[in-house]
Amino acid sequence: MGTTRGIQTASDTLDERLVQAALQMLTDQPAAHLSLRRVAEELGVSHQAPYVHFGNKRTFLAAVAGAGLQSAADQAVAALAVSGDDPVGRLHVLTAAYISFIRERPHVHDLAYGPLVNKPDHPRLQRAAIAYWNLLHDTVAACQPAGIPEPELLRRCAAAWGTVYGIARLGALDQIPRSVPGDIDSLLHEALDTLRLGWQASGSVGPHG
Amino acid sequence: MGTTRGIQTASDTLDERLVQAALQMLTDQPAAHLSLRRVAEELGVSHQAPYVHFGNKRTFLAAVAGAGLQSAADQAVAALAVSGDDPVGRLHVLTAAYISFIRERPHVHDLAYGPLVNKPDHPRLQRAAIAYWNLLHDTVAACQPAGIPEPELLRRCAAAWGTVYGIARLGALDQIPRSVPGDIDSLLHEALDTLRLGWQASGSVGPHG
DNA sequence: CGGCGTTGTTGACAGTGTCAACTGGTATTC
DNA sequence: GAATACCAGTTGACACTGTCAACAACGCCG
Repeated sequence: MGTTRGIQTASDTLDERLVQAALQMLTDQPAAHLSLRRVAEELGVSHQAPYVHFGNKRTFLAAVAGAGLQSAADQAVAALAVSGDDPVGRLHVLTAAYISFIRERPHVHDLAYGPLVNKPDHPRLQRAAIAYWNLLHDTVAACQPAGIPEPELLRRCAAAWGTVYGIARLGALDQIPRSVPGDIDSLLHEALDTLRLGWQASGSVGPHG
Repeated sequence: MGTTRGIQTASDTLDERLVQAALQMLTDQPAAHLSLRRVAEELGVSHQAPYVHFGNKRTFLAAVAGAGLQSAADQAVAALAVSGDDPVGRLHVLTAAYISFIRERPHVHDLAYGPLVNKPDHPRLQRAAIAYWNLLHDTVAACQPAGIPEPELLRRCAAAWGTVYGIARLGALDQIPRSVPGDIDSLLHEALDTLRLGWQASGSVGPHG
């Protein structure tokens, strides 16, 4: 022990290292099985060290969720950046990014949007969630007819999110019966297309726009 | 103790009473906060009593989930029984029943369809899940054009479930931004209608009945 | 009667989140 | 320059958890 180490960068502070270590552990195990003491042990600090920075477990988990969700949002932004101009294509790119978030980091996703954590507990999580929502909002908006009123647009965003979230999560939890043919991805994109089709149809018939 | 008491009904056995007590506690708190010891204490038995019947916590939770989901399925059947003949109306009735399941017993729902429990662990849970799925299957089927192939029907069932599940759960978790107008119920029924409209539209492109 | 499985008990163990008290260093202030 | 306050981290304890092992009452069957 006792190695001399170099200058500490900002991401080398203990609180950030604790969050990163927890994020690492969340690739294997759900948040419920994560113990503050094991995270501390992983970094070679005392079992009380996380407590100094975060006060309690919920707040720590909120910080972890914030970091994880922010990283997922960054990845979505990156995916959108290299996608074309076609609005529908971009919606599918965002959907794909969201799906791979759920599939590759299910425990982080569950933590960020689940009941274990209170968003107001940690502004970083709050901000990341808003960032992701705005991404969804803008991408969905680009697929809608020009004059669509904002309230209706918001409702369509929520519906689209719920649809993708629901199918992807049920799939990740392996709850969709095996009798249903095809993979989750195709099911999901199909459902989204059906939703768009329905909006189109309702727009051309409904309360005249 | 060992007092001689009258003939025990099936629901008077200790294992069933443990399950019912847990189900009761799940109205207030999530499954993660439920402790075997507290359930035992509630019934005035030793902390090891649940262990005798269920072996470990996961299996116990699976039994609880099975009982809870079965009860929810029964309620859905009852609601359908007093609903009319209109297929679309029946679909909305089933949806409403599912929503109130999620809303009134969110922790039971999370337990039944969540990661804490392995369905094959307990046949009762497996059976209840299949029962609910069959309900969905038949109700969705009645809304589809006559000649729809079974694989496509199954995919539509999964999509409908995912949509309802996703929106309802996000709503129950209070994740849908406040800026979205209207309540979750209307959002949900609207999304379901949009989905049906989309199916109709996609169907009418092909052989339209 | 004697063995035996079922149902339940008591006692222990390691692991958990959390509280309280302490220590060492660093910056501020007189 | 010394005293002070504060920040980051430690040690030790507590109650609570799931689980294991050993034991006790009981009905049943030979």
